[in-house]
Formats: sequence, C-alpha cells, structure tokens
Amino acid sequence: MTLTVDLVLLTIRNGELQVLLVRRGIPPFQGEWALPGGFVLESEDLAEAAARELREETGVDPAAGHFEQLATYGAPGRDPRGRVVTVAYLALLPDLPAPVAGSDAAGASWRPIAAGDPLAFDHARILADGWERARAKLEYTPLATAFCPPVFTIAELRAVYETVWCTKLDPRNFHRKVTGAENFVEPTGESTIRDRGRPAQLYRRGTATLLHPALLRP
Amino acid sequence: MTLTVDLVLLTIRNGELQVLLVRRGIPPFQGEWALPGGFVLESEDLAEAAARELREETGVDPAAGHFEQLATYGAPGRDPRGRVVTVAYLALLPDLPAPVAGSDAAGASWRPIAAGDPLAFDHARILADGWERARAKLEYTPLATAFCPPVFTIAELRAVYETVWCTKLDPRNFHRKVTGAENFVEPTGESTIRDRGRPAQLYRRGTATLLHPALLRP
DNA sequence: GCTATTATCGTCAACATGACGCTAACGGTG
DNA sequence: CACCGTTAGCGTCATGTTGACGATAATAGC
Repeated sequence: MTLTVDLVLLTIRNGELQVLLVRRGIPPFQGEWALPGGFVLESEDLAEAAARELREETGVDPAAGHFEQLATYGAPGRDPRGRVVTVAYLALLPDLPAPVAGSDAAGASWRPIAAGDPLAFDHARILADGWERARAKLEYTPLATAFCPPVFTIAELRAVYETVWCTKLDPRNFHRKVTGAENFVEPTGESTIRDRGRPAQLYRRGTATLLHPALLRP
Repeated sequence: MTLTVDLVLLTIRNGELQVLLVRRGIPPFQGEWALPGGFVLESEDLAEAAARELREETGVDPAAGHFEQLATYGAPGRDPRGRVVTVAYLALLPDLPAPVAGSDAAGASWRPIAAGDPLAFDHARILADGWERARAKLEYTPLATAFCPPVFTIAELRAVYETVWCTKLDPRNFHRKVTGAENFVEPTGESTIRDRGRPAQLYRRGTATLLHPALLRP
C-alpha cells in the first residue's frame, strides 16, 4: 500500500483562476499534466507531507494562503503501477511574486483551470473537487482573502469571487455586504489607485472565520 | 504503511444523538471504546471498504441513510503499533429496527454521543469532526431526513435538528421553513397520530440536495 | 474644463426570519 | 358530552438582508 499526497494549488493570475500543474517525466502518463505531489514519509503527518511538497514544488510558504485537507482517493485501478492511495490537499494562494523558480519541479507551471488540460490518473476529478470546495468555501467563510495580497481593495476581493464563481457581482451590493460583515475585512486607512477611476480604500483580512450571513452564489 | 477505514455512525434513539462504538478486544486500548473500522482490502475502493465494514458491524444497508467520506487521519504516533492511516467515513442513519445483532462485533453498541466516553486512539477527535460535519450539513442540505424513517412528520424532522444542534426551534417557523423549501419534503397525503394532540401529516424525502436558503443554527 | 472610469453612499421593493397569536383536531377525564 | 391539555398548522407583524439601480465623489487622460 503506497500513500501519497497530491496538491490542488489555486491562485488567481491575470484575472483567471489557475492551478499549478507539473509535466510528468516518467510513465505512466509521461508528458501529461498532473497535480504536484509525492510520497508521505514514515515520520511525518499528512499535513506536514503536503506542506513539505508545497515548499519543494513551489517555494511557497504554506502560511501565505489557506491550506486544508480536501479528500482521499483510493480506487484500486487509479494508478496502473499498483495500489496507491492519495490524500489530496487544497491550497488557496495569492499571486506570488517568487513562484516556481529554483524548485524541485522545473516542469511546474500555472495553468488556467478553465483550459481543461487533460490530466493524469484521476487528477481531473481531484481538481474538480478542489475547485468546487473553493467555490463553496467562498460562500460561508472569508477565505477569498487567501487569494489576495496582505493589503487589497474591495474591487480586488470582488474579482476573486467573480473569477472563482464565473459570475459578475454588483459592485455596490458587494461593497455593502463585505464592509458590513463583522470582521471580514478591516480598513487600513490607506488608499490607492489601481486602475483608472477614483482611488480605493485598502483593507486587510479581518479576524472572522465564518461569514454570517453567507455570501451566496447568484 | 497500513490503511484502515473507521466509521462514525450516527443515529437518533430515544431523542438522543448516539454513535456506534465497539469495545476493543485486544491491545492497545483493550477494553476501551473505539469507532468501528477495519482494514482496506487490496481490491476494493475506500468507500466500498467502509460500506463493507458498515454491513459487517451493524447489518445495516448503507443506502438506508446517508454516507460520505469525512477525513483522513495519519499522525505518526496515532497507533502505537506503527504507521496506520485511517480514512474516516460518516453515516447518518435512521433508528434501525434490526440493529447490531448477528453481526461481527457483538461488542458494538449505540452510545449517547453526549456521554463523552473516552475513546481509543484519536477517535475522540474523529468523532468530534463527524459531529461537527453533521451539524453543518443540516444547515445547508436536507440530510436531516437521513435520520428519519421513510415516512415522517415535521415534528420528527424538527426533533432531528434539535437533537443534533442541542437547541430548541420554534415549531411554527420550522414548519413554515421546511414545507416552504423547494423539494425538501413532499406530503404523502396520509396523516398519523404519534403523540398526544392533533394528528400530523406524513411526509417523505424530497428530491432536493441543497437547501436554499439555508436553515441556519440559532 | 470635460469625459470616461471606478469607488462609495443611498433608496426602495421583495423576500426571509424570529416572535408569537390563533384555530383545528386529537385523547383523556369527569 | 363538555371540558381541558396537547400538538399541528395557519396567519400576522416588525426586522433584517438582498437585488436592482440612482446619485455622487474622486481620479486620469484629453
């Protein structure tokens, strides 16, 4: 029985939801895209193994965004080489200035999730589950901020929702909802100009862990 | 690397939330309560292994209630005998007329979850996670019906919520909410007398898989 | 200045919710 | 059979949230 961890790393770049994929260097599925992952060592916890892989493959500090266990996949035929069970972890990360360089898998790159690249093993299913988990968590938790840098505008936060949900949201209602929710975001007092138009206030993450009431998908 | 499945089987009996526990016959933790579970066979999927254990330990058909993967636990020291990773499954079951008899584990019995029995391994944590999952799922899915027999009254459904959430709900508002939600429950046309008082209509599960809007905990 | 653009505040109707009054329909009791 | 305790189910009302959208503010570019 072989146990691995696989990572669904999501981020938002260029206004698209992207996922970190690696090109497989060895069979099976050689040359195809796959989720990054690796073996669980004898002495480490599952979350540790996932965090280690995250650092190795991307140089990213797991504390930068959000990190949670997604699900475990163990269908008998999922790896042609034998019985491999994998514990999938989901991470939501801000667009990182120091990405994949200098890391283990030079073949790793951010790919638009909507591109629908064919994936090795059952990774398409794992990715779909991760995306759905992310969509759901945006509804009832303030985790959208995990996609944002430490300081951000309400419009940037709204773009996260619009990107993950593939919808458009009313800027005025969104602003009211987010600034009205207890401890979702807190103002820094600063303001900035990101695009054209009136300067926007800057916010940082609040202390809330749940959104009450939820911000439901349209 | 040893892989097992453990089961968090919840049901409501005598107006209490109860969990199926077994007395361990062998060390470690001999004589203590533990969640039922067993090894995953080479040829079976994880959900299959969990369903097989469910049948073996309780004689219950997994289709009777609701069944889902909960999470995976693999801290290095969680089993003193060596590295054992366990995939936990959660089942919500109606109060079954033909329970544990004639099954594998004669030592299995339903225990009130509130009793706070000390559990072997990290099973207290797994049970707590399962209970919390159940509480959360009642909010935004119609899964409360999984605790009910095929036909039930609104008051019985309300008792499920009150038991799992440890609260009291207003019978009138609950009735309005449940009967007003699309496809949560559908009337059978029959009515019955369960306690004292006016006879109640009988309902069966509807086809909905999500509750919209949610039924939030007070 | 003037315009395009974005941020933020306000307004209003529709809807959902919590609190609670009221009537209906039973069983039990004198 | 009248009466009462009990539970089911309907209606009402004040309150809070949401969606749609008008209005104003503050910037860049021309």
